[in-house]
Amino acid sequence: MEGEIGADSLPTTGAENQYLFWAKVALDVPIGDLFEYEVRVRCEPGQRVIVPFGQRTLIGVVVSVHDEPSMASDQVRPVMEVLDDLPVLSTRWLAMASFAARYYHRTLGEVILPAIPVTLRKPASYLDNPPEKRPVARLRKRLAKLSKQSSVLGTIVAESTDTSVSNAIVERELTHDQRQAVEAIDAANGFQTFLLFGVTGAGKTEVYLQAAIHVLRRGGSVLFLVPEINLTPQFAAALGQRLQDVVDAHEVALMHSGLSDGQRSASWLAILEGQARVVLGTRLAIFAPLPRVDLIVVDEEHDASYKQQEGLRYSARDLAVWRAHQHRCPVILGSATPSLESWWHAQRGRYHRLNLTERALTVPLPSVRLVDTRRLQLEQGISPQVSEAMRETLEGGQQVLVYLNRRGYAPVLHCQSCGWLTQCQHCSVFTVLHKAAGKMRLHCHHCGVQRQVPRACPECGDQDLQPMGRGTQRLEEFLQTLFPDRTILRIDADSTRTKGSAQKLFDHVHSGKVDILVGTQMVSKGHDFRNLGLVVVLNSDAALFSQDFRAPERLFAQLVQVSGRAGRHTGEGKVIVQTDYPEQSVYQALIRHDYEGFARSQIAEREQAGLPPFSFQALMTAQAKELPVAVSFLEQARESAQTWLASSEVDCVMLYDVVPLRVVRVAGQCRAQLLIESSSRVMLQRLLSEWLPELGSRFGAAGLRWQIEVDPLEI
DNA sequence: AGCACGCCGACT
DNA sequence: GTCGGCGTGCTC
Repeated sequence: MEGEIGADSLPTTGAENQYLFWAKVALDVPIGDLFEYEVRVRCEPGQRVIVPFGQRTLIGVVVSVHDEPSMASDQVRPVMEVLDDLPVLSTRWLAMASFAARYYHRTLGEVILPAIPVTLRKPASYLDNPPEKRPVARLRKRLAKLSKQSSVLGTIVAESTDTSVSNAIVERELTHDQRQAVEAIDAANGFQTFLLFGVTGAGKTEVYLQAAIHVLRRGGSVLFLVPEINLTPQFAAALGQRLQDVVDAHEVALMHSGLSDGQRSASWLAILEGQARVVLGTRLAIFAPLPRVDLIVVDEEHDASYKQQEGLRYSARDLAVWRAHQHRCPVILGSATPSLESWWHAQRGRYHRLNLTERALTVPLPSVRLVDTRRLQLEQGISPQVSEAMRETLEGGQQVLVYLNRRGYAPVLHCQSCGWLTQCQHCSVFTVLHKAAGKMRLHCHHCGVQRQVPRACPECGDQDLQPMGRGTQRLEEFLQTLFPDRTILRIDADSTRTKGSAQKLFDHVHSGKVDILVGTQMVSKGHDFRNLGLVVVLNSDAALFSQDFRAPERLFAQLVQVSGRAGRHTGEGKVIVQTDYPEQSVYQALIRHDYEGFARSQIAEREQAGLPPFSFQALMTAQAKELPVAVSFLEQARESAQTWLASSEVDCVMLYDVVPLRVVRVAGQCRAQLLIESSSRVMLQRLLSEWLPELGSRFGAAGLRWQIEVDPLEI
């Protein structure tokens, strides 16, 4: 595919004054594909241009240049300005964008332009400024200043003085497994995908770093992807510390959505110009315009944050593999609980699995115990076993983490006499009771609307409204009555709303001033709590009965992750999971620390049911004010796909029934979906590329919006 | 997606 | 009388 871009291009002859060519330009619009413009100055693929488009002025990227127009000349308008203040985007980079556009069924411009920092794609920052005030001129000044001081790497290192991260940094002798892994990666000749499989504490980071150091010593470039940069301070710290000897500070660039536009542009420019050869970032960093790539690392490859859930719905992990192939270099996917897709590829030999079985830390894995809650008298959702274990741990001077993946005070408020439940007016969900500054309010977790708690039931007038179920706030409150002398801290999306507050709360935990930590998913990632002796998991059963076939996989990964927080340093970590279904394979595998067994049973189920990785899916969703509008659009779409399939004699594509989403209405919009599945990725893609383009115009009703997602994660 | 044009309702 | 609602049509 690489040859596709700029194919018939690169005009080199002709006197400047006679220069007249036609450029195909990618624009950030969801229609058409490329737009053709006349150019009278030298211009090549990968350059940005300012062009008129309808009534507006846009910045686009030239994809190819031709010496003949491909349409009537009265339809073609001239380019307003060719921007030559940046190195051109490479053919390789454009080819990756082109692949992503085709694979995820978006226009090329919708892939290319969002990958460019905003100031560099806003016409106003060029047209409204004199040359010396244009963005790139400013950025260069900024970069010059930055490389004199210590820049990104320095910042990472400075931030890592925190004792909590020191563990990850210390260089120690590699275990046998680690050495083998590093050697295998070093020996990779060109493209190869490695699945680095190892439990928490097995030292995956050390393997990444060693492999990276070898590449960097040879003058190469490395791209590191992590799920969420602010949740992995250890990783950034370890990287900063350990790479200090191999690269200069200005050779490291960060790329994530938390950066200000100025910072992001500076990183982007440093990468594009070849100055930065280490890029550390979140999923969007897969689009970093590196001139060369010699190693890609995807840490926690199973993590759902690698999948963008809006706009271009790409999987950074999958694109990482594609990009490594393109650059003929190795890619390391690391995880303690790999995605079943990756695991399956490794089983089949497409990926090369590297096992880290010994723990690099001399500490054993935590012991996991299931508490069967079916016949137990629970107090506020807590079993006697749990409160006893908590007491013991606290008396032993260690911290306890209580994990409850449900924020707020209670999931719903309910009328004792008629059974009425508080619902959101705009969404088909119950509103969650929240307590802030001692006052109760009802929040909708889907649309964000808040309202006051009614004094009485609007249905029957009864005043006896009671909270039902428990969220982190109520749990915190109850635990305080259970352990009145202990300090309890709650960490969830509500307690960390303001910027930087999460870090402050975590620091508080690390300092040892907190005895009991109550938290949601947020606490399960990355953080290395030095003195955590016990992890209690409450209320995780719901995921067992989810419609989504990936729910068990996600639950298992989540439980392994949160369990891994216990006893990382003391070596006597305990985990207790309260459940009504202790016999479920997810839990059974968890107590045996048996990912492989779990994966085997899941793979068998998937194969039986013909689900991914044994098939490929695309999910079409539609939304409208009225559910029937969305449903009937999808029905018609389904019908036309059926017709296409019949006429093309493709029989390996299956169209599921159109169904409303589990939460039908969000913010006043009703949603429905159509799932498409095929045993052949090629056939699925063929259907999509022939069927999608004609859809919008044919059945698009007013107020209806739809989108397609290839390889959806949540169904 | 934006942005303009166009044709019907409640306001200084 | 006009300001403004959003339907529909177009963008190389």
